[in-house]
Amino acid sequence: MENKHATLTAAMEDYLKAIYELQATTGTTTTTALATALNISAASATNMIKKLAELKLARHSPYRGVELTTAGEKIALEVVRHHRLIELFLHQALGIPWDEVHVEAHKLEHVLSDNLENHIADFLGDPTKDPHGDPIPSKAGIIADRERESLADGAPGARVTIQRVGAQDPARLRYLRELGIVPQARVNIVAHAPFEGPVRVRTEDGAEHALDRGLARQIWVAEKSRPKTRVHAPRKMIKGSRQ
Amino acid sequence: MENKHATLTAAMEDYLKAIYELQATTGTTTTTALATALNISAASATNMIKKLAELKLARHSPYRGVELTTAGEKIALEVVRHHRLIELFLHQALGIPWDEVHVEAHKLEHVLSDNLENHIADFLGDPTKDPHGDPIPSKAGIIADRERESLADGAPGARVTIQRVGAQDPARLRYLRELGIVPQARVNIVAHAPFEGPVRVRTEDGAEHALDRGLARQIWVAEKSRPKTRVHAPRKMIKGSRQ
DNA sequence: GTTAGAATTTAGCCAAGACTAAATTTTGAA
DNA sequence: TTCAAAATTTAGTCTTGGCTAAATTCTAAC
Ligand SMILES: [Mn+2]
Ligand SMILES: [Mn+2]
Ligand SMILES: [Mn+2]
Ligand SMILES: [Mn+2]
Repeated sequence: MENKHATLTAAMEDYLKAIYELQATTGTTTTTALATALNISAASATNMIKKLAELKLARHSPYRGVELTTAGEKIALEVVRHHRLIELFLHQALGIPWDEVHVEAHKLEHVLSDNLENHIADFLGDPTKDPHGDPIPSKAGIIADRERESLADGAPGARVTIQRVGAQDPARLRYLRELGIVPQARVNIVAHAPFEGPVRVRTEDGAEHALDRGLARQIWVAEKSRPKTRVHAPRKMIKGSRQ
Repeated sequence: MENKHATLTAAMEDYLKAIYELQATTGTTTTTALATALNISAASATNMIKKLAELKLARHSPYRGVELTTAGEKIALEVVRHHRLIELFLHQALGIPWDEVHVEAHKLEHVLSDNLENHIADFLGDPTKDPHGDPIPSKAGIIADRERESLADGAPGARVTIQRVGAQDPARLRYLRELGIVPQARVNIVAHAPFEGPVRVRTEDGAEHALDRGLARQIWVAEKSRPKTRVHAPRKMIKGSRQ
């Protein structure tokens, strides 16, 4: 049973992951979008796309875009699994705040052996969500569906449970944490200001906050509050606590 | 306060560490020894030595050998610190056996941020020894002296405490673990067979074992038993337990 | 003191993955 | 329908860190 991709470079893994995520969020993957996501030039992206196509991990339609083959998607999901397991592990085992784990996981994901991956999954009890609420693909490559409703979609008056926070920017993540807007928190949608204005929500502590519409669109919710395993480490500080 | 070496590659870090360790154990670092240690060709070693010399991290005397500059040694010690902190963390936090941690740490050591390093050191309570008993350099680059007496040196009849196990080979490490020959264990030296024959020792459980002289020379001891913080995670299995 | 063999360095090559500049293709507005 | 701008690909270059083969230097046995 040969391992076909034991030999992929970190760069290739990042490309596969980025293509996967662009495909999952925006539907397609253009060369420019990929280059932007990876902060490289479009020429570099084309170059790697052709290599991945050569390896049968992606299909390239020149001038039209890329998509992953089944083999490519499988590897992308393994990298995503690594990334999210690491994020959760750093958060749970070391108490590293949710706005700091992404940058660490981005490097560690490429040097995680199968052995270490298993130990971590074991330690965490085979978790299904990372600290941002993103689903962790199973070892077999099964991943939960994306939520379809954001805080910007919920009707005023709705009582929702935060499922996933799509924002990546550390400053925004710290801000949301301070407000108590983290996975599994309950919030009431108070109102949507007109002309794409802010979304007013009331958090569990009774406080009301106005969130930028763009930010609200990155916060995914469920109408019914389904209780889930706690993902967030307990806060250590008493007040003014930054997660 | 510019960080002069934020930009060193993983390869450079491995070279610096290898030069440091050859210097510490054998006194000098020849091109061939370095190439052997890193499992590369002598030509590749020469090549990198010249780059490191260019960067003022090493001094090269053509045809004579290499040595680290103060700056190079500082970086080498940082890499060693990373390596050993990671080994201990994997052992303590995840229960990964001492024969498996080295290979993981070798990859992780190059992607450990300062932030993560600090979190880990904190978690471990600023430890001074890794699971093999190797000293962990302090943040400031201070490292404890090497032990000078091995199991092959101790006089028959001596009661010693294992300080450090220099063997790296996983099979040998598992074997020693099974015998109970781990840092902080007490053993009695029974006898040295002549003609470089095996060293007989009695372990704490009363059993007597004959160790190859070469292996005994890699096991460092202290005459006085100084009690230290426990480094080894408790065994999980009842019997036939491989650490 | 020679000199063969060991150790080391030099020369030349390769693959990965980035870049810029130029060429090509696609697209959307007039 | 045309055609300029945007998107994409091609061409050519660079750096890193490997490699082998050949040249050079060192060393030890004679
Ligand atoms: Mn990455
Ligand atoms: Mn995440
Ligand atoms: Mn290493
Ligand atoms: Mn060690």
